[in-house]
Amino acid sequence: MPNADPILRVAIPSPLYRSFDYLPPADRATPGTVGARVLVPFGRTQKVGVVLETASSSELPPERLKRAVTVIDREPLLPPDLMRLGRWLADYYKQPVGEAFAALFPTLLRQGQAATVRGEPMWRLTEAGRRTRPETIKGASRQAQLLAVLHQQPKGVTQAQLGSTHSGWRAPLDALARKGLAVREYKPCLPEGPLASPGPAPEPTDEQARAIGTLRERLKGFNVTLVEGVTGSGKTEVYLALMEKALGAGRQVLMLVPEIGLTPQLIERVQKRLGRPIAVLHSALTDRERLCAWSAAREGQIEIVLGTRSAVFTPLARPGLLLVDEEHDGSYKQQDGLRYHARDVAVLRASQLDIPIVLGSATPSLETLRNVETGRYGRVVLSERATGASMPRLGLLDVRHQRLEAGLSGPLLTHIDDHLQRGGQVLLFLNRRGYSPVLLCHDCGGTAHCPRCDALMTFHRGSETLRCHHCGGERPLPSRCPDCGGGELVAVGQGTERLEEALTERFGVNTVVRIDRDTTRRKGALEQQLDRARSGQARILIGTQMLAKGHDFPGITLVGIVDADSGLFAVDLRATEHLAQQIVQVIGRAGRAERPGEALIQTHLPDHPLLRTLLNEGYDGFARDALIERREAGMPPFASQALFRAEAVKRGAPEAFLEAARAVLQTHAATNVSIIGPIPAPMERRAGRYRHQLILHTDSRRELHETLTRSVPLIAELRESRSVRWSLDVDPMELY
DNA sequence: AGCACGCCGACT
DNA sequence: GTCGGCGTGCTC
Repeated sequence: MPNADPILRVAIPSPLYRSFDYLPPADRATPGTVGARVLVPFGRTQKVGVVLETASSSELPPERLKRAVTVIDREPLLPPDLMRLGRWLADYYKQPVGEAFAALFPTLLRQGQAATVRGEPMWRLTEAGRRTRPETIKGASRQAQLLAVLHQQPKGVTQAQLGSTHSGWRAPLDALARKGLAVREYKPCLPEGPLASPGPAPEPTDEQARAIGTLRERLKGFNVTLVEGVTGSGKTEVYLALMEKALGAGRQVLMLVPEIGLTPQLIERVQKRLGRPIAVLHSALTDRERLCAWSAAREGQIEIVLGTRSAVFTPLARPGLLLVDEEHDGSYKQQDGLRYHARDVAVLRASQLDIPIVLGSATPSLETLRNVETGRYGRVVLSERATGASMPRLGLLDVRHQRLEAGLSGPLLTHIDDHLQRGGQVLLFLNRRGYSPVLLCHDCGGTAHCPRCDALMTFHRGSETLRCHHCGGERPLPSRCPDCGGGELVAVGQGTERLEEALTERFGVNTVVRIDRDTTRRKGALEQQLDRARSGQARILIGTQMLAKGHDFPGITLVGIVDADSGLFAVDLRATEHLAQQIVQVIGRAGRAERPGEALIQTHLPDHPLLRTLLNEGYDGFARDALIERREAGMPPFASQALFRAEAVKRGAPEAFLEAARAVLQTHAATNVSIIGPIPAPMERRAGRYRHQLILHTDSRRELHETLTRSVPLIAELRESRSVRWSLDVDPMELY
C-alpha cells in the first residue's frame, strides 16, 4: 500500500545547490501545496522554505525524512509565474534554488510572517478619548499614563513603539478600549483609495503621437520595444499613455526606474496623470510597507507598481504591461548575492507572462541595441524635444598646451563668462569628488596610500582629511610628509571641491553650488542644493554623476565636461560605453528651455574616435561603431561571459581557490568555452582583502550554461572555498 | 550560511 | 585549571 503522505520538495535558503524533501506536517488540515511557504527543521535550526513540488517518493530513505513544522500559507503564495521565475533565476544565475526563491520575497515573508495587506497594529484615541483628560481617570494610573501618551500622538502609536517604551501596555489599553476611549486599528500602509479623476494629458507632439500609436498596437502578447528618446523628448508621456491604455483594460502595470530616477516629481506625475493610487517600492520603505505593497499587488488591490531593481519580483494578479525606464542604467544590476539584472529579468518575466514590455533610454545599452538589430526587439524613436527646444550644440575643447586653472581651460572660462552674462546657468561635470585625487610630497615624491587598498587616498580639503574612495577609510590630513618630514604637500589633480574653490574665487560665493556625495550626505541636503540650483540663486553647478541624470535644470545653457580623458584610458570593456552615455546624459541637461544650449568637452585627445563620432553622429553613431568593434573583438553582446570572483584576507587564498575551480571547470567545460585566469583583480587589494578572478568566455551561451551547471555545485564544495569569499557573476557588467 | 563539535593558547 | 580561537562536518 503506497504511503498516503505526499512528499514536499522544498527550496530552503542556504548555499546548498539542491532542494530538500519533507513529510507534510502532523496537522493534516494543512498538507502544503506548491508555492506555499513551510516552516521546516533544518539542521539544528528552523527555516522558511517554499514548496517547489509535491512528489510521491523521495530519493532519501523514509526514516531520514523529517516532518515540516507548519505550512505557513494555506494557498500558494507565489503564483505559477513567479514559481517559474524562481527556477529560472536559480538556473540562469547558477545560484542555489533556495537563495533564488528567497530573493522573490520581501523580508517579512522571508521570515515567515503572514502575507497581509494590513499595516502595523496601532492604537489611537477615539473622539471620546480626545475629550477625556488623563487626570480624570482615577485608580488606574497605567490607563491614565497611556491615555496621556496617546494624547501626545494624535495620529496614533504603533504597538512596536509602545512595546519599546511602555512594557505591559496591553491590559490598560484594552481597558481604555472597553471604555470607548481608545481604539486599535491598522496603520494604513497603502496609498489612499481612488484619487481625483485622472489629470489631463498634454497634447502630444506628432512624434509622440506616432510612438504612442505604434506602441498601443503592440499592447497584446509578449513583445519587447525599445523607446529611444533624446533627453526631453517626453518618454514619460509615452509611458503614461501606454499605462493608461493597459489600466483601461483592467490590467496592472509594473514600472522599473533606476535608483536615482525614483523622484517625488515622477511619483506625483504618474499619480496625477493616471488618477489612481500607486505602490512605490524604494529603499526607504519599512519592511512592513514593502510587505503591504507586495501583497496588495498580488491580490490585485493596487494597479500600478513603481519601483527600483527588486520591484521586478512583485507578483501581479492581472499583469498587463512592464516598463523599464533608463534601461541602460547600471543600478539595475544587483552586485551581490543573486547577481541578477532587473532589465533582463523583466524581459524574461514579460515573456513568461505573455505581456508586452517597453524599455526606454536616451542612451540604450549595446545589448539592447543588438537585440533591436537582430529584430528580437522593436524600436520607436523620439528624436525631437517635446518642448521644441533644440539639442545643445556640442563642441570639443582641445586643452593641449593650454594653461589650466583648477582643470579649467581659458576658453571654457570665457564661455562660462559669456553664458553667465547672458543670464544662463552653467553645469560643470567632473566625476571625481574631493579636492585632489593625489597628495604628493614635494621633497620625496611620496604619496598617501590607503593601508587597506591598492589605491591612493583622495585629499578632502573641507574636512582636512585623506579618504579612500574604495573602502571608505579616512585619516586626518598630515601637516608634514610621514616619510621624510617634508613640509610641502602638493595637491595634484582636480576634484569637485577644488573646482568649487576656483570658481567661487572667480565668480563669488553664492554663485556656485556643488552637488556630490559629500555635499548631499545630510538628510534633505540634496533637495536644498537642488533648490539653490533650480531657483537660479546659484548660477554655476558643479557635480559628479549624481547630477548627470534625473534632475531637471531648465536654466542651464552651458554644460562643460571638465575631463573626458580619464574615461578614455580605462581598461574596462564597458568604460567607453559608460563614458559616452554619461556625456550624452549630462549634455541633455542643457537647453531644455527655449534658450539654445551649448556643451563643451575638454580633452587632450580631440582626435579620439569615440569623441569624434559622438560629436558628429551622436550616441547612435557611437553605438553603431562600438557594436562593430565588439563584434570584431568577439566581446559581449556577441559573446557570453561569466566571472568568478574570490577574495580573502590571506594572500594567495583567492588564487588557490580559483585554480581549483579552474581544474573543475576544465574537466567539465564544453568545447567552445575558454577559461581565462585566475588573474588578480584590477585593484588586487581592497578593504584589506586580496582579490582574484576567473573569466569564462564563449560564443555559445548554451555551452557556457552547460559548463556552469555541471561545475558550480562541485566548485561550491571545494575545500579551498572555505578560506575565501567567492561569487559567480553571469553576464558581469564590470571586471573589478 | 548557520551551528556544533573538537582540539590547542593566554587568562580569571 | 577554564574561556575561546577557527578547522571541518552537516543540513531532507
